[in-house]
Amino acid sequence: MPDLPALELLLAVARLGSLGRAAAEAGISQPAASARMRTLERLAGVPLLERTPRGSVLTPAGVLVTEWAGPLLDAADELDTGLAALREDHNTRLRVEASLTVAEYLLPRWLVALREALPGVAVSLRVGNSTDVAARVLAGEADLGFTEGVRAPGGLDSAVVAHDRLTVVVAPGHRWARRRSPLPAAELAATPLVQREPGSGTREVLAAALARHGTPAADPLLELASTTALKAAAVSGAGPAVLSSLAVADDIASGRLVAVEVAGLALSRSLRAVWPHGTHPTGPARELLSLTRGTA
Amino acid sequence: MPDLPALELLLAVARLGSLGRAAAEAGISQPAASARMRTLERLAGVPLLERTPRGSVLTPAGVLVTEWAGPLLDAADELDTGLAALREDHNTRLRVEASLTVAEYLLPRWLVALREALPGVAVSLRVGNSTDVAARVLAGEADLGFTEGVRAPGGLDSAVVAHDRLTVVVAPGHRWARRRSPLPAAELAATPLVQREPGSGTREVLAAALARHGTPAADPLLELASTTALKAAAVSGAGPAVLSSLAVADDIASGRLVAVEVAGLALSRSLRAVWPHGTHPTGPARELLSLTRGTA
DNA sequence: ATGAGGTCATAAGGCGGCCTTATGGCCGGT
DNA sequence: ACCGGCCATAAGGCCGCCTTATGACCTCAT
Repeated sequence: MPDLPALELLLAVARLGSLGRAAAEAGISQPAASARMRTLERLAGVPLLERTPRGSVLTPAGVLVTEWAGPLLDAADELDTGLAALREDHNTRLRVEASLTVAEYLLPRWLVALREALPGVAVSLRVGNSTDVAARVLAGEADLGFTEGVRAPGGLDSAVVAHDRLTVVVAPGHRWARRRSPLPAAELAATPLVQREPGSGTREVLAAALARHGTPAADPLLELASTTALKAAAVSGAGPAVLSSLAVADDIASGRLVAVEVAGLALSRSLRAVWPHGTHPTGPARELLSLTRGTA
Repeated sequence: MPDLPALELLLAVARLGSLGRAAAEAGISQPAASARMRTLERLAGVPLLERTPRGSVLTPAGVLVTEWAGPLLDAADELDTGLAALREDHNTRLRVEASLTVAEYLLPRWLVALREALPGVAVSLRVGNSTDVAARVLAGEADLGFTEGVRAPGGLDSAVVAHDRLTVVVAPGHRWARRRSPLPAAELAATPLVQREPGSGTREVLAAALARHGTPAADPLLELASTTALKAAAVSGAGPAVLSSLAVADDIASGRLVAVEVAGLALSRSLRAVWPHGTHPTGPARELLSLTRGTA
């Protein structure tokens, strides 16, 4: 298993052109950096660096590992920032409360950006469903909230920060992937799906939308507890799954999954930032809100 | 910085419902698992598990961390598989040689899938430009090649496995993001861009396409050595960048970057699997090829 | 030619972390 | 009331990684 600090060091070497400078930046000694790179190269089996008396440059294999490591470290950074926000739950400066979809897909990047813009602010993060969020913002227990739903909660001012749409996805080999016309809602309802556990938000939204078509939904094909598991099952051809468009965007782009159009089904909802009615977010809350603005 | 094995263990606890069983699956003792979870919780500052005498279940914060960790561990798995393939460069069973774009964005997932389908096969991976790849496949030094370009290399049979298109991206705040009509190629050529270093494949393709419009390209605004750095610069508003569509798909989906249409510029190329003319890939090569099929 | 400055590798020693085994407390079911 | 599963704590040992010190090598300038 690759080791995150070693990968970070590799990127630093690529950027700075020398093992010693990378070591200094990482706050470790030059021999330690040398040893880390050696273990990483032992893991890869091929040299990743070309050492010269004037510095070190990446080999082609090193470039490849670098490119693979970039997204990995980004994800780690987002997780780390998220953990820090959870940690700040009590002694806080900016208290954010968000519904799960926003917390899962959008907030990590915003928090990373916020930390860059305002390094000093301690951000706390709580997770709750949309009514919880609204209640806590109203009660002044959170400075800024993020909710999901078709309409804004009452008593709050809000701004739409993103749109989310439940998307039906199948593996590329599935027959729905070759359809040229939208899938009738009735056929979707009659087909066993890979689903989240009962009580999950997306599952209930889907059930409600299908019920409006008067078609009783088939029993789930499989019930799984995490988005990752759901996607993996769909990719492996277990059957169609219904997921947030934010969760499957990259899988669709890379061709792992194919989105299936469904006729006449309203599966869209808005993700909103909310704050108490009549006020304007200020300070860090204002900054965070402005970071979300471009991404509508 | 979060610790990958600990995150994996957290997912195992979520899946198996008990610390002890997760420990057994990870091949460590139950107290070790307990300690790892405690460390992770100290990092998060809030409990991630609710311990009961009948097992452990995730708290809401635990669920959130789990969802954040999923993509991270997937990326780590892809990197790990890629490293293993680099390591097998000599004592090999399936020798793959790929151009950088394919190796970077598509191969990791295929290799993960291949390892699942055919756990025993030792896959080796080399990276080279498209003409290198063609030469080595012809020489019998690679069993399967992957190239990029507008047409297939001579002397080889090929199958298109994906399409790649150079895409102009800007930060959401950039004025090009609000255009409703395609950008004239001349305006793109006249605008300083965030670019890769000279000699990079995508940069040369772009230069050639712009030259065909008779417009001298402006000097780069900034020259960066990695895709990640390029994207980061574009996101932060440094200026427009031109990147592979595969590299920016998820950034576009999440709204971090906005794609800009360009009028009448041929920036598309095919990513192809190639093998010696007249033969059919067989064994593991056939399997890998079939894994790529759905993703055209 | 020669010395200065920079790069990286090797060697030896010390410290910390993590894992193991052993044990105890807690709760729910029988 | 007892048994079994689950988790926490405690003590001890081992491995790994880091640091400092040193040396070899190359390049450039004098």
